[in-house]
Amino acid sequence: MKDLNLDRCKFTFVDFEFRPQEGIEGNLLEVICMVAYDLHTGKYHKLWKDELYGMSSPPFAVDADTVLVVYFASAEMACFQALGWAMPENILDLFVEFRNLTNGIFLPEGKSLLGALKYFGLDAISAEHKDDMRDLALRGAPYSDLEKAELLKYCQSDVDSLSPLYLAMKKYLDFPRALLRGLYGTALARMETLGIPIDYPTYKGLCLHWDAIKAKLIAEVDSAYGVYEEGVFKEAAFERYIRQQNIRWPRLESGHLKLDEDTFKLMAQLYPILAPLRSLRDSLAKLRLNALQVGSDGRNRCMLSPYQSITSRNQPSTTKFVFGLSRWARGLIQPREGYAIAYIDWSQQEFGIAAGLSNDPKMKEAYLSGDPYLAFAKQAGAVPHDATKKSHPAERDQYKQCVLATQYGMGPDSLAQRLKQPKLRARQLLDIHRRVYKQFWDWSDNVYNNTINNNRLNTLFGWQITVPQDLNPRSLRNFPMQANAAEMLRIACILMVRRGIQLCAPIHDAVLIEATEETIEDQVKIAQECMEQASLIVLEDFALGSDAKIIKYPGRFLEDGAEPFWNTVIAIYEQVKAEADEKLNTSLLLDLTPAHSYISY
DNA sequence: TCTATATCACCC
DNA sequence: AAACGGGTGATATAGA
Repeated sequence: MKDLNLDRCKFTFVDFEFRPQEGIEGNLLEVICMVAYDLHTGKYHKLWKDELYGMSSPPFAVDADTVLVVYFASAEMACFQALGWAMPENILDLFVEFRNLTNGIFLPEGKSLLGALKYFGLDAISAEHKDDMRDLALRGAPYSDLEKAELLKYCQSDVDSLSPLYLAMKKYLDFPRALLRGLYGTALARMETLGIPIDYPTYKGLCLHWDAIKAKLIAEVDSAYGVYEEGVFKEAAFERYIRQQNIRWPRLESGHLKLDEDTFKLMAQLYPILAPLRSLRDSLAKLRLNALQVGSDGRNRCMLSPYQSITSRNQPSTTKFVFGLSRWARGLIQPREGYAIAYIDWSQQEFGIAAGLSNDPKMKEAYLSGDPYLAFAKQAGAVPHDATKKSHPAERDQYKQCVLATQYGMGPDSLAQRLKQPKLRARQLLDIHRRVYKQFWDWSDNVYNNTINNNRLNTLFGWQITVPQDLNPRSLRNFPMQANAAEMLRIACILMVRRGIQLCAPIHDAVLIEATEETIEDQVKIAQECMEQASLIVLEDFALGSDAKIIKYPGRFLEDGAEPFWNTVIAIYEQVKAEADEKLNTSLLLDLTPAHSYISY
């Protein structure tokens, strides 16, 4: 990629039609057809699935001098994967480049291929036809000759619109950084194909008995209140209840009752009779499993939605992706027999990035100490130099909260509330941060002023935002940390895939990997090397560390207080399942009796 | 009955 | 006007 000579480069445009096997979301992909156009020779390759599956490599060059041009690389690369083809060396993802070009700008036509074409005033097929064709692809075989011809024609129309789009975007493209963004598509395809191992029987059982489990939880508590109807908390019913009980409840400006967790917590302290209801609401809010996308082989696979946020983070659906669910649901993540998984995250990544980007010596020193929060307290002179996490927990926590608060631009009011300290103390802590990390703040002010002046902000690798009018200063100041963190994650993923790591998923500042029980420790070491290398690349020689949590079969992914609720759910599940099984047995016996008597007769 | 908006809960 | 960054999604209510 580094030696790419653009003048000598050949461009090939490619698009696949595909669907999940058997039409079940979460399953591996089944390729239906492909159209590729070689700009150099003017030649088309139009191939149907039976031909494609017989090929061990693409019918066009994917060497170092060829750039493959696509719209949404992870999809096409997942098709490469499904066909067992080696990944191309150079990928230009026009979706990503269009996102980058228009990041921060409102797009009335959206960011799909059609939207991008309309943005540049280019011809596009109708959205209706696109939907029809997508449905046809999703339906699966058998296809009539007419349908085959239609699908291929549609596939070609997408390819044919890629070259004018490329020409329209050419003057904005930033090589070779655009190719780095494109290359991430190959790592994504690996992850979307491998997926996350799930305890499938338990998952299926929980889904099957979900309503009963929920009902049991509600029934135990709501009999005293009567505020649930068909498993749903009703504001009107609750209003009746508090009137009966003569409870004055805080309201929103709209007149509605304030029903958030904080208000409930406060009111439950004032009126202890409400405590069980509060705890029920708390549990039920966390009780969401509905749409998790698990394939028939027990792997959680879904689109990882790269470059979706303004900082270029992945934003997969929070219901389809297991890491988007409540933490307790991670108990469903379980390596297969003989295997292990590891969750590896950068230590205090945003603090480290802030230190690296601003080059603040004190901040770097604090990061390198291994405990930035305690180091900050020491640098402020609040604790002695030999203080430890154990010797000064209260001080450490205050300085920790202060560090976290400044990363998001929190003000003294919110910090005071969080610390349960007077506003004066919060203001004092924030001032200390400004004083101790003066170079960071000078840098941050500088970034802010420059951005205001030229209306544009970008990472070292060229992810940029045209600053919208309504972007608040806190977002703007946080952008360099979060967007460079996203760059770092992408680079780390690319490096890991190159080194043969079985990469399951990205989680913003972390990855999940898989290996056999025997090799997991070695694989974790390699993955951590990749993560360190990625930090060195993004932060120009400032290394970030990482922490790894290894889970071997039959262990589950449960951490930080997630276990109690998992256990509660499983206990109720076992109970409900036992009752259901008993019912089933009884009815089976009833069914069998006449048949049995008939036979013996 | 459907859609838009507000509010809330969850993730890093 | 508010004052904690980036998100997705469920649900309830109001209004057509």
